[in-house]
Amino acid sequence: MHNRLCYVAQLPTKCQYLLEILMRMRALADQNTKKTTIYDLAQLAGTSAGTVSAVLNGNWKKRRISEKLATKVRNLADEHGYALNMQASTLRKEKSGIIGMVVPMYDNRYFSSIAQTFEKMARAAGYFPIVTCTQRDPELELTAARTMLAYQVEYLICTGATDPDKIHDLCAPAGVPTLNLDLPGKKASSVISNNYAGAFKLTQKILAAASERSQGSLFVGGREADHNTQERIRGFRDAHAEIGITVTEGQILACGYASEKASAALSTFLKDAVEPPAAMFVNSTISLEGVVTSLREKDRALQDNIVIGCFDWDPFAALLGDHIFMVRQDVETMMNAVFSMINEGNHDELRTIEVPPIL
Amino acid sequence: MHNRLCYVAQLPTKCQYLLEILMRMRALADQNTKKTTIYDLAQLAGTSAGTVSAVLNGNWKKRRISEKLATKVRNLADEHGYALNMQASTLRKEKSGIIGMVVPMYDNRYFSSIAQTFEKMARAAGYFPIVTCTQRDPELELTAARTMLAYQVEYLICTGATDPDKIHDLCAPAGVPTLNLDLPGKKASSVISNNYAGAFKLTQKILAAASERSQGSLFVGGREADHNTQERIRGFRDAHAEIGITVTEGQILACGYASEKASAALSTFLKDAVEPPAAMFVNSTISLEGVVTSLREKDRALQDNIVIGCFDWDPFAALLGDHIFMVRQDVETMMNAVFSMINEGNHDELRTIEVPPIL
DNA sequence: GTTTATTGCACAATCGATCACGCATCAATG
DNA sequence: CATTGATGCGTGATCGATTGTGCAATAAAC
Repeated sequence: MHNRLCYVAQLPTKCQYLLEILMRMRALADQNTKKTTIYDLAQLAGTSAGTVSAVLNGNWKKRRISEKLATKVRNLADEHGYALNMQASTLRKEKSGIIGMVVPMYDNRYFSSIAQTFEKMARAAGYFPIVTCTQRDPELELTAARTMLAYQVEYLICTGATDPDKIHDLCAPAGVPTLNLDLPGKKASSVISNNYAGAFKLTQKILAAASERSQGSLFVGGREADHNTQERIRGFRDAHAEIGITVTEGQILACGYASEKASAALSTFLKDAVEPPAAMFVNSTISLEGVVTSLREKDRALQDNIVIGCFDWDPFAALLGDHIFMVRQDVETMMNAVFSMINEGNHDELRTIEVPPIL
Repeated sequence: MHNRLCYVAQLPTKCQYLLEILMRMRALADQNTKKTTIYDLAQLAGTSAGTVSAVLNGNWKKRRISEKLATKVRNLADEHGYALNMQASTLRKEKSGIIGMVVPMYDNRYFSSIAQTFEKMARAAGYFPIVTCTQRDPELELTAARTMLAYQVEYLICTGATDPDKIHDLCAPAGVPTLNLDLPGKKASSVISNNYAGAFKLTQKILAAASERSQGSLFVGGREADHNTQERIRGFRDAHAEIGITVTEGQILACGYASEKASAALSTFLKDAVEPPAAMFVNSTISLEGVVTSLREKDRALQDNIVIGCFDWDPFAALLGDHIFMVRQDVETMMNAVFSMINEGNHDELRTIEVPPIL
C-alpha cells in the first residue's frame, strides 16, 4: 500500500525534495506516537497485512496460517504495543459490537446501579458498552441517540426516557433495535418494575406501621404523566381502598422528581394542613432527599413521627430510622431480562416484562 | 464506486443470475434497515459523494458549493434520516473526537458526580465522552484502557486508578495523553483533592466536637498504599499533634474501602477496646456505610455518641445526625482543571493540581 | 474576441482491517 | 511422470467519509 508520496509525483523536483524532507521530519516526530498498524507488522514480519489481521483476530486456523508465523506476528504485535483500530474493523465488518444506553442521571443508587450492571453484563456478553446520561433533557435524549447511531451501536437501551418512542423512530430506519428499561414505550419491548404491586405492598406496610394514628397519608414525587407514577398511585389508592379508605386528590403531590420540588410541595402542604400526615409514600430517593430536608427544617421531631415508604433504595436513607421503609428495584433481574431479550434476537414481538421489586 | 457485483463478473451466466436475485432479495429486506450513506444521498441529489460530505460536515463554503445544492442535500438527508458513520469519518480524519475515562465505580456520590460532570463538560468541549467503570480491578483497568485505545480515544482520564502509570505506559506509545484524577500518578499530570488540608481540618472539627470526652479517636477505611489515604492519615496525625496528642498505629484501620471491610475492622476493634472511641475519621462514604451498620448492630445509641468525620459527601449520610461531619470533594473545580489542561495541550510539563475540598 | 478570474463541482486516493479468491509448493497417489 | 489434494499465504476489493486536485462553465477584464 500506501505510498504517501504518490500523488505528488509530478511536482517539480525541488518541490518534491522539500516535501520529502517535510515527510521525513514528520515521520521522525511521529515515530513514538504514531500507532502501529497491521501493515507495519506485516513489513516487520515479512508477510502480508491480511495474514497479520487473520492472526490477530483469531481466525488464522481457518486461513491455514502456520503456528510459527502466527507466534512471530503475535510477538511483534506485543513488542510494538499494537492496538486494533476499531473504526477500520467496524467499517469493514459492518458490525461495531457497541451497545448503547441512555440514562437520565447517575446520582442515585438506582440509576448508577443500572449503569454499572449494564456495563458488567454487556462486557460479559462480548459487547462494548457506551452509557450516556441525558440529564432528564428530552432534547439531549434525542441528540444522544443520534450520536449513538453515528457510532453504529447495535442496540440502544433507553432507560427512564421521557419519550422512548421517538428514540425508537430514530433508530428503526437505521436497523437498530431499541429496548426500554424502567419506563415502558409502545414501539419496543420494555423491562420495568412491577410498580403497582410494589406500591401496593409498600403502602400496606406504611399504613400498618402508622395504624395507631389516623391523620391520613400522602403521596409525594413523580410526574402524573409517566407510567411508573400512575401505576404507583394506583397501588397506593388500592391499598387504601382495601382497608376502606378513599384517597383524595389533595393527598397526591406528583410534583416532579427533583428534591427541591418535593421539598417545596411538602412545605406548602404542611402549611395548609391541620395536622401532619401519619404516613408518606415517597416516589424516589431524590424526592426523599427533599422530603427529609423539609421535615428537618420544619421540626426536628417530625421526621421521627412520620412513617415513610420510599419507592427506591439507598443505603444511608435506609439507616435514617426505623420508621422508614424502602423498596428496592431488582436491577440485576431487570438487566438479565434485557440481555436475554437481546440474545433472543426477536425484535418483532413486543413484550413488557414486569420485575417485582424487593421489599 | 462500489459495484457490489464487480468481482463476480467472470462467473458463468447462470450463476450471475442467481447471485443477482439474491442481491435483490437482500436489498429488499434491507430497504428499511440499511443505513443511508452519502453515496445514496449523492445519487438522489444527482451529485457526488464528496459534495454531500462537504455539505453535511459544514465546510461547503470552503468548497464553493452553491446554497441551492446544499439545501437540497440537507433536505434529502433529513428525509432519509441520514446519520454519519463515525467509524468511516474517524478512520479517514484520523481523529475520533472521543475522550475516555475510567472510573472505579458509579455507586457513590463522588464517582457518579465525577462521571456526570465529565460527560457534561466533555460534550460542551465538543468531545464524545466514553466512561467505563473498572470495579477496582487492576486487570480490568488495563483491559479497559486497551479497548479505549482501540476506539482511538484522544485523551484518557484515569480516575482513582490503582496503577495509573501502567495505563500511561500503554497509552504513550500510541500518542494518547493521559491525565490522572483523584489519585495521582508519576508519569502524567494529576488533578486531586487537597487531601492533607481537608483531613487536617476535618480532624480538627471532630476533635473539637468530641472534646468533652477523651477516649481517643480512630481512622477507618482506605488503603495505606494509596496516596490519598497516606495524606489523609498525615492530616489526621498532624491535627492531633497540634493539640498535643500522638496517634498510635492501633488507631489507624486502613482496611480497604469496601463497606464490609470497614464494618469487620471496626467490629474487631470495638471487641478489644475498653471503651468506644469519641471520634472517628472515616475515609469514604462506602466505608461509612460499613461503620454505621456496624455501630447500629452493636448498640443503637452508640452511633449518636460518636462524632464522625467522613472524607466524602452523601446527602442522606449528612442527614444521619448532627454529630456527623462531611467534607465534599469539589468535583466541579477538579473537572474544570482537567479540561483546562486538555485545552492547553501541553502534555510535556507534568503538574499536580490540588483542589481544596469543601467542608 | 481572447485572456484571466471565479464559481461550482466531480474524481479518485486514502484511512486500517477484513475476507473471498487464487496461486504456489510439496507430498501422495495412480 | 501426470494428477490430485492439502498446506500456506499473498492479492486486491471493500466498508463510508474526507480532501487534494483538476476540469468545465460562466463572468470579468483587457
